[in-house]
Amino acid sequence: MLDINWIKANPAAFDAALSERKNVPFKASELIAMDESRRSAIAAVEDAQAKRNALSKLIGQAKAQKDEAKANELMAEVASLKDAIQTGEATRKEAEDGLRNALLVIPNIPLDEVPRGADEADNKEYFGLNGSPATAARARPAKPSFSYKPKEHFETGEAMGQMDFEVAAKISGARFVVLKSHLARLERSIGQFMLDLHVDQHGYTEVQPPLLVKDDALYGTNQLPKFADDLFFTPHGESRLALIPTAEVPLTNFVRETILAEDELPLRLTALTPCFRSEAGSAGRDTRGMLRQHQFNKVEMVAITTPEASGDEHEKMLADAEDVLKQLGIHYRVMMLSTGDMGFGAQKTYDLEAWLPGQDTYREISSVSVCGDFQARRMDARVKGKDGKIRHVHTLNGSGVAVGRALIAVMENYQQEDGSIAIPDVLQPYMKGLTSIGAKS
RNA sequence: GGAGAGAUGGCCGAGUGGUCGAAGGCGCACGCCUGGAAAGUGUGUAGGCGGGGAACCGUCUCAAGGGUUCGAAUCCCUUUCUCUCCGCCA
Repeated sequence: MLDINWIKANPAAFDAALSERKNVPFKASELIAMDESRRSAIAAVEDAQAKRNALSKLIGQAKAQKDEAKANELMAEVASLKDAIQTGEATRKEAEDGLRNALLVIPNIPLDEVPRGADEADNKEYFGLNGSPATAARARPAKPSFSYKPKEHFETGEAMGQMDFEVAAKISGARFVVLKSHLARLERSIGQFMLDLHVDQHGYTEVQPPLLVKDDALYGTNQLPKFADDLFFTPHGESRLALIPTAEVPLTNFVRETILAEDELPLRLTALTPCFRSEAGSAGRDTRGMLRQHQFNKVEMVAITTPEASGDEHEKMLADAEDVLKQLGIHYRVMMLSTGDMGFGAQKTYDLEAWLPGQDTYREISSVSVCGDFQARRMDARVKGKDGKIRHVHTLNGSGVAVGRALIAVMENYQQEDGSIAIPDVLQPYMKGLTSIGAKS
């Protein structure tokens, strides 16, 4: 949620910045007009309340002095204010809700360095701060080469008899998968490895969060009100709960409605959780294989920082996600998303795209975003500085990384001509020392 | 799911219709005291919103929402959460 006072002070910048983004339903001038009526409504109510309070005080004094006549006189006077207060409060609530509801559907303002553009075609490859393409590329694993046409993950997986879409469809329908045997273990190993890496080496605290969340939490991390169609809901009493589409929701909402001390920051949390997405609107996209599922596991990283620290934290979180792919030995590239391709709440987003030789292309495996105070305003998450000043925190989130997609990347990059899959060194301890799976014996 | 008890400031805790954003204590901050510290002592110590350059003023907030009343932390209703007992369960 953007700050109406900022919009008031920078209407041109607001309109210009959001012209780069899709579906922005309001102009600055409309929001400012809404704010005007909100504030005049507040002034009207408070004026009436002040008069009522003053008179009530006098009534108390009159009664204390047993002056019933005066008390009655004052009571008659204050009665006339009642209507004004009541209708004023209704007007005020309407105006406040109107402005808030408008602000809730306005996306975040991209940072200056974000490439302007309409869609992913305008994304720019990112080589690190002050980093040249050459040096950044040297630190990354190389593309593997094959003496045959590399297979896609579902070909190998089905041939192994350890990846089964038909059984999954019988149980749950389309966009589900069943993994079995060594492949199931490999999936688990990848998740464990990544979680351990972030906890042991990158300074995150491991969390087991709830997987069902309230609407309030979803408003905080901007799934609501605009993206309800992407979620699975389950009835709960008179209300409902949503299955988390990402652990970003519970982890970021850790700090909702709190004022943190500055020395508690940065707060770095990570969790390995299932994620549930209805994928409404994705009909026909990525229907083969397990690239796009209703349910998948993901390691998520979340950081809560001061406004000053969020930029550096974003680079750190990107490096933390990159480290996963470096250690797994998977070639990848980093893209800075353009204004047209960024998520609703992001100020700036880096996508990690893993090389998938079977598909002969790069595919998104992680997305690392800095949201500024956008989510903090929605959640009312603040930090009290050493000087006593209270400001909204900054929030960041990134996948570190999606487990299902990492499994795909391992399967395609480590495939062998005989249909087996070599196990990356860092995963072997998790695989009880297995160096290869799926080989014909 | 049933029965009961509760929810007050960073924490503990007083407050059953009037000047209560709220006693007292703890904690914290700053000062005094001290060679330094402890003890002692003094002062200060919530947030939102509106107005204002600021000092400051107004308003709202005692779990949340609604109601009664001239006036609600205090009375009534609904909801949420916590605790105890029973049932059930991993």
